[in-house]
Amino acid sequence: MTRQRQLIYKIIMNTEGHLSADEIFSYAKAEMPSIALGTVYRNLRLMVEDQEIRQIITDYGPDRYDRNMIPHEHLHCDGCGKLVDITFGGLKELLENKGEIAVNDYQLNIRGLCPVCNAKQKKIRVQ
Amino acid sequence: MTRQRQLIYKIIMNTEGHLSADEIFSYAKAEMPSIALGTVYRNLRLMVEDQEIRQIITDYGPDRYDRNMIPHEHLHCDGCGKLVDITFGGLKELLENKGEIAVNDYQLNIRGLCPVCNAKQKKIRVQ
DNA sequence: ATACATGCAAATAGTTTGCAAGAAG
DNA sequence: CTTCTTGCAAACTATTTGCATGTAT
Repeated sequence: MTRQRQLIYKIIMNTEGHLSADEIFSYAKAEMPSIALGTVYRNLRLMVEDQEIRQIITDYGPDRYDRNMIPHEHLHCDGCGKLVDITFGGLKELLENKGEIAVNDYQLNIRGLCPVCNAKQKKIRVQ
Repeated sequence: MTRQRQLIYKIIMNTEGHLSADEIFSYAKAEMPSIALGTVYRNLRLMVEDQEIRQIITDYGPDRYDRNMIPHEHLHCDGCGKLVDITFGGLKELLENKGEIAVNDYQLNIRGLCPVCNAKQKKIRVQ
């Protein structure tokens, strides 16, 4: 448990959104100018392996890191462009029952409209 | 519609599994030695945009390309190591109803045990 | 002719790694 | 002390891009 690792961990835990390695590096550098990008990557990898944080892969840019370890889904909204957390309960169990498989972990990335943009869209359609 | 693009398309359509750009390039090169890797990437990108094929992103290696456009899920099996197709019906509708969102597309990557390995595992547990 | 696609090589983005120096137990 | 981690830079993987040439309409 080095000062570097504590700092990286703190940054992720204090952030609601989903940070990239580079963003984490920037924030860390502000507090500890000597920190190296390689150190950030090394520690992120360790934290993911130790299941302290979650890694989110996307098809449009760098991986992002999420403090939220409760199984949940990610929605990339075509309306507002944000990467939003969505929580369906019991998706794991549903998948296991329907597919006759065992689910250790899953990552669901949705592209569509978030609840807010979707509600707006519906209103327009009704009018 | 160039000869190169036709060849790349043919290779994907004739393959059951999930090929990486590099694998597609190898197969293409066998039939057309002059073809360039850049051409493969360019055409794959176009085909994905035109929704002729599907791009599968993973956290452990290069992207893979799939001829199967019917919404389905991918399971990376911890037992046999394969990347397996799983088809749940109506997941899109379920997500839309439960989450009050609109789903244009989604990608679900599961890590766990495929039906075959899961059945084996269950037997062992029962014994 | 004119627009588009190719082959090639160089560039890029994101991430990993080897190593000497430094910190922690 | 000895082990682990760092900072730094170089290496690496996957992918994209600029450009001159070639191909199809």
